[in-house]
Amino acid sequence: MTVHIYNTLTRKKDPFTSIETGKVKMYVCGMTVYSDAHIGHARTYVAFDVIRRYFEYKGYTVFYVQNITDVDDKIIAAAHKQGVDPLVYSQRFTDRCLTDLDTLGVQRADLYPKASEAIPEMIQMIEQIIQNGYGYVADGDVYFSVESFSDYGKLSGQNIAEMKKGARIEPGEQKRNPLDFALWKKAKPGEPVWSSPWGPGRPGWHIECSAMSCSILGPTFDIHGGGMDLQFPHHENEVAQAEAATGQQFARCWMHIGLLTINGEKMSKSIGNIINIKDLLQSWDAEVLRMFFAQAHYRSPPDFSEKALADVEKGRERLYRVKERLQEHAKAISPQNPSLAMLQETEKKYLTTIKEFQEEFEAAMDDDFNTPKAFASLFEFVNKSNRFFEQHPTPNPELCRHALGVYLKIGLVLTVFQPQTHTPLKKESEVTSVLQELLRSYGTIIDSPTMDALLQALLEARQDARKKKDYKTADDIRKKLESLGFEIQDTAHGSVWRKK
RNA sequence: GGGCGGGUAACAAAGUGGCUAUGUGGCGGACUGCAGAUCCGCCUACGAGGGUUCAAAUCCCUCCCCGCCCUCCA
Repeated sequence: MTVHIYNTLTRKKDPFTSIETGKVKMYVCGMTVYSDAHIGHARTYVAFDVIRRYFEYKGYTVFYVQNITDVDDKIIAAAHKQGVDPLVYSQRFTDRCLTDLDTLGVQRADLYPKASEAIPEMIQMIEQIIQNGYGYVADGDVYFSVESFSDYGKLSGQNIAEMKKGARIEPGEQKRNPLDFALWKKAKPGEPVWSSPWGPGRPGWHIECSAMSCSILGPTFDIHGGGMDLQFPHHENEVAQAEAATGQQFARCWMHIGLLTINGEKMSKSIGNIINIKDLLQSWDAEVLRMFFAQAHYRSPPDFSEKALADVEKGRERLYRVKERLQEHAKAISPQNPSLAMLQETEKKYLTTIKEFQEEFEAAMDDDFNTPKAFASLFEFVNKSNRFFEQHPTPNPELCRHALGVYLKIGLVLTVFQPQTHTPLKKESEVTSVLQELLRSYGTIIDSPTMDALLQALLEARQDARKKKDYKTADDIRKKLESLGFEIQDTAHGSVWRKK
């Protein structure tokens, strides 16, 4: 099946065909680097990460470009406040912001072009725009003439006449039309400056994306995306600039990510409810956050709350339990039944379940990356697997290896089952020493105190207590282990522990 | 005012003409020393009112709410 994507340009789900067979070229508007990355950024980049992963799952080679805006009013203002050179300041935050996303476990884009390093490309594009009759110079500034570009408004569904009503010209600007926007801004004292055919100055905000995407991906490429808030004016202006300059269609498909709210409110500086990724990862696992975002449909605005994260975290537990059970069974050696060809009836049914799971997942994702539905198929597989284990306590290992393979592959597309990207709250050595202390209090000392060995010994101590019907002690050990983050389960085959 | 999206069970969130979505939570049962996990069963769903249809949460009409963008924003 082909992927269908809701295209902002056409306002419907279009079947996706890439320009170059087997290759997806996508450009996503990146961060303006003047403070740490926040969970709004996380929402958008996790969404595109999943989209990218699914394309790769489908066998595409994805070339993912995400720009860094390092020349901008806010950066300049923030840098001046601290008495730092704006470009030095933005360099510092470029690293910090990308590291924040790394910590979250978002896969890196292939390229992070910076505005400050693409000035020649921008100047060239502006010249082309002027030459084609869509831009004009006014006293060192260069503006894009909105009225001369007949397609203006096609992305955001706006029309110029309506927009003109509310628009204002800022004092000092020499626009012919209030909707015209700056391609190049005349130099002001204290701001980063580059020389240009129109005198010293710096680029306007919108031109960097048009220039960098066209120079890296070509005048026409597959997908351009960003947060919903960028649809107008940023993306509208990008289309106008690029198409005015090249005369060719710009991005073929536009994708916009629904903006995050926090406890029902818009996240903004004025409300003061901005949450940084760094801060949240102090108390929440990166995977829980990723899953929270991945579970929301990319075009809907998810509402962030501690309760929502807690719900996700519990659901994740069930995902992991099945993963662990499959791993256990996959490990088993069974010389009698080594191949899939010798399955029993219930096992054959489970084989069908695996196949259906995969088909449902793909159908969901092919339909405009419907991740809520994809997660539903994942959880359905969890339920069916549990039911299968119930009926079939010692399943064919080969079958389980197959199931595990599919399960992990799909999970990974949804950003689950990814190796931990940041240090867990309690370091293992700390936990080990606490366990050792605990074991000693029950009168046992072991030679090689690894965490596993200590836990095993504690479980044995607990087992002894249970045999003697000393449930007080048994419950005590369990409680203490639970407070250290271990879950203890008494099963028919004895007690087992797992990390929560 | 212009543009766009939405109102689904206790909460979150898919679906969009007939078939249990899913997750969390709650209740009851099985299992268990207890707990946990797991399984089984249950928990007044589709904003309101009309209409089309054998059949509507899903299509049409009217109405009522809510959010976002139009200024920098992922």
